[in-house]
Amino acid sequence: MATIRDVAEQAGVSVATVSRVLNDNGYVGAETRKRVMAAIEGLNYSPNEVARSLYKRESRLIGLLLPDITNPFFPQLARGIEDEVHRAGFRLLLGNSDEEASKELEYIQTFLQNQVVGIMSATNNTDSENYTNLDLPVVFLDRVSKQHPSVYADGIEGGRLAARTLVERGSKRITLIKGPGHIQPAMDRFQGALAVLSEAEVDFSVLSTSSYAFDDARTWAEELFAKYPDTDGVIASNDIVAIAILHEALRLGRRIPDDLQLIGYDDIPFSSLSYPSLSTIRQPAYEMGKEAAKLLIRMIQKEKEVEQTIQLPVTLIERNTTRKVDPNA
Amino acid sequence: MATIRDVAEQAGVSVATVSRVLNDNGYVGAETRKRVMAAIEGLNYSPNEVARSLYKRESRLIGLLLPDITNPFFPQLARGIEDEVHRAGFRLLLGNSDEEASKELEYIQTFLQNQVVGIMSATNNTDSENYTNLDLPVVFLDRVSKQHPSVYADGIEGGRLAARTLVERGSKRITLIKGPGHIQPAMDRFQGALAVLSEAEVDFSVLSTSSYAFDDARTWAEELFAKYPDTDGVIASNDIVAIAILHEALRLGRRIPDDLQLIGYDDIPFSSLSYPSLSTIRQPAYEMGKEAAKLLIRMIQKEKEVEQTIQLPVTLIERNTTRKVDPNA
DNA sequence: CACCTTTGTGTAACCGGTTACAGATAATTT
DNA sequence: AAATTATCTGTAACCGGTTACACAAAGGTG
Repeated sequence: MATIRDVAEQAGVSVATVSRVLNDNGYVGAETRKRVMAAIEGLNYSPNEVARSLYKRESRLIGLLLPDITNPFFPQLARGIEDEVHRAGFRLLLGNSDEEASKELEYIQTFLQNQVVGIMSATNNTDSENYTNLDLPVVFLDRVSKQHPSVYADGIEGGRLAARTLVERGSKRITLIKGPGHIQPAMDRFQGALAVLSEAEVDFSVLSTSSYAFDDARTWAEELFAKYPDTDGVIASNDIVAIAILHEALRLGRRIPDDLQLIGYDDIPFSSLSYPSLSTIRQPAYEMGKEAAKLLIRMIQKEKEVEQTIQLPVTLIERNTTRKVDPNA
Repeated sequence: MATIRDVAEQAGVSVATVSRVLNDNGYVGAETRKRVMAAIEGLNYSPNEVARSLYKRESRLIGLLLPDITNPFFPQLARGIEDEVHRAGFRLLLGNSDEEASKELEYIQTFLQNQVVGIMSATNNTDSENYTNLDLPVVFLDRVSKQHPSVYADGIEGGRLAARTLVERGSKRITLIKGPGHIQPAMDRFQGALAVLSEAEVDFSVLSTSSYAFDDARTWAEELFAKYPDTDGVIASNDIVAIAILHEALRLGRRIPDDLQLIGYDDIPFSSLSYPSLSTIRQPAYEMGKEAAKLLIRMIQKEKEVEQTIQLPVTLIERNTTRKVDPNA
């Protein structure tokens, strides 16, 4: 690998001049610039980011911490982030926390050690000292916090919307699936739905689940029909669980949406491909990623007046696991 | 941020001694070590990776280049990689290439600029000079190459297996979906299936598709039934496409697997949750990631006798979009 | 006891960029 | 024409680690 000194020698100038050409700052004569360019070309030189980072005390890397890239909500989010961050010339350091505090800490540590310019994190401990003491830009994903800006979709409203949808469409014995208690957005949507159900004239039960994992989803589905065989409406904790329930319901011969209505949460790509296609509450994951990245980049560029939070809309995506509302009602 | 000099001063020793304590090499007196440890603790010191990388001429980062993290095959793969790489103390720099040569080059460039210790890539240009001229460990994912070690599952065999399965179970008018021509594994599985169908006593047609994207999958599905309405067996290019076809088939009232058999490819997590659950050819994505990471790490550690390729088995996962074989046959 | 080896520690060069500062020349202003 | 300002370039310090080398003291050997 050629270094800046090789280039300087080749072009017959000092390293400072090469650096000026590279960064396009300071004065450089037209003729000199040409010679330097030629030397760069000739040596196929490309500057060492590590050296630059050391002096600048910051790299062009951004740390991205997700619970688990294997959960289909996150690839969308990550992709939105990556597209935006890439455009701005940054690169991503990726970590999976598995919602474990130790892994989270470890990653934040290595992010710092690598002098990232900013951190994006979907964590449940937004107020942990892992983040409060950081003096670099942080954006929380899909979570809210007082400490740092956040990009999220309103889970409480989403939960309400899900519940209202089932109620309006006539489900009378609703089962509400409560997601993992330590995941903040899971609780939000649960609370939102719970509030609506409490005030509606319906019977309902709550089924408590402890994970979003694919392998467990089938278990929750079986448990659901074992415990509440006569339920006629299910508000799932997310689309994975919803689709597992849909699967189980069809296996048991339930007619959807006639016997049983079902609504998911997230609108992951697969939800439109299930059959019947899944009605769900959409969180715009890709856009959330994009917005979060844009926000972080603005912070990195030290712009004034950066929003503290960006709330994206949750929307009802009516597909075919819910009935159509009576247009005369 | 405290530096090694702060620690040295605090402990009343030289930076060399602190470095020796940190890296546990060279001689350090027991008493001195204790003082240094205390200073590290007291200052909450954590070494700057960037400075270390600069001197060592390599970081502890590994570059991972994937076509698109949004394709459900890759998160599994990425997770396998991440778990293994993390255990060994490395971190991941992630990039999406979108199968575009320019993005690919750009990422490889920045990987090098950041002095990664190794690169893992799922590319279609394994023999491009992007890779041939690299003098650092490279492992190809899901692809084969002469230049560098690869971890892959045998696509040709997988394609054969898929085709044999449909033929054996009695489909007579098979539609074979050909995936994007520029994606090597897509071609492999296509060729494998094609070979089997050519020799079998069945009619078959080929439907050519140009992407794996979710949004397009529905289009292929519609096209399929428009062009070949009387097909009774579909070999899909991957599970996304298979599930889209399943959706469309059910929408059109086809009985599965009685009227139409369907087999996918990959065994992504959702394939077991479709209804009927999808029969498919499994590629062990997570394990592939793990193996690839282990291989790369061995190369990084300059072990002798590192395998050049690791081939993982493709297996038939018989679920409910294919009929059971007649046990008397 | 002279000699060699092991142990313990510090000094300073080095990795490859960036930039403060200084000095020289050219262009502009008054 | 003198003073001022703009343009161009180089020297060397700096970022924060690692390590070659030097040196001193302690321990072991014949």
